[in-house]
Amino acid sequence: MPELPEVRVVVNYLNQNVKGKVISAVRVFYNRLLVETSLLDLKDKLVNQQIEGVDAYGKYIIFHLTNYEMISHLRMEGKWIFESDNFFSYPQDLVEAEIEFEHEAKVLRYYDFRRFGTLQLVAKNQWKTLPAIAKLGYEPFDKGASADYLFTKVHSSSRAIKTLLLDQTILLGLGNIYVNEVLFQAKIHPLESGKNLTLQDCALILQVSKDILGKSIEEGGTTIHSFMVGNHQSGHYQKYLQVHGRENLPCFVCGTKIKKINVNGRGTYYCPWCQKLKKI
DNA sequence: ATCCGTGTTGCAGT
DNA sequence: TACTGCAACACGGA
Repeated sequence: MPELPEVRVVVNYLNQNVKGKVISAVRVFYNRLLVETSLLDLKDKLVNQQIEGVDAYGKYIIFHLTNYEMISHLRMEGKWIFESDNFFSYPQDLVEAEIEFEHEAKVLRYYDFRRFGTLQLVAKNQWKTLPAIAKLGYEPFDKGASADYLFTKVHSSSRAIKTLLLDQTILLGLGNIYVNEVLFQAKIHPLESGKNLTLQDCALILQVSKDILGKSIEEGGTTIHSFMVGNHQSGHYQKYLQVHGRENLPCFVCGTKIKKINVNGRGTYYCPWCQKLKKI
């Protein structure tokens, strides 16, 4: 699921289902899920904690508890599901953690198809000091994400703009799918060197990013590898994808075949007619 | 069978 | 030192 819109959708789901509930038991079935957090600590500390609310920070999910923050990153395939104790939305052996609440028959389960996701418990109000989080850049919706800010970060680099936009220390929340979409809509070639971008290009990238991410949040995110019938978290933005996953299909704007290349190990889709390298 | 992938990190090379 | 590329993590699907 997880780029910024998908994480927002999960956070809304968590707030609707478990906000205000008090944890009564915790079980972990895959210890590598935990980062800098011992299993004993997790169990000891989580019991009797109330979930005061859940927030998103880029692709991170922040559970605000009475005395702690619990930081969840879904990576590629992680899923939080609130479901009946005896009903499993996904294969039971994919459950990595399970949280029970007082006066509540349903349980909150963390499933992970690829076991890449992480969970970390941090003392209250300390989570922004975690090194991995402290270094992150601005979300496109943040006031700090101005054209000047992006231009400063980008114009001194010779890296491909595709790579720069995936770098979460510059902008926060864009992943591979949405970067492909943003660059198509901004008509910028994914391999364009950061130093060739103008201030106007940066302003356009930010505007398009907000448009695309906002629309996707409205649509419930993008669901690509959804194999689950009745998955209540599936989104609809995949209907709006212009280039991602459309290799050799005609561009919706000009009809040219969409090209797929590899940029730093990530599948990269673009229209060779609409997105030309600058002649500099 | 081999390659690919919604993400991030840590290591190695320049 | 700073920047960059890439393997690694794990596992199902094409």
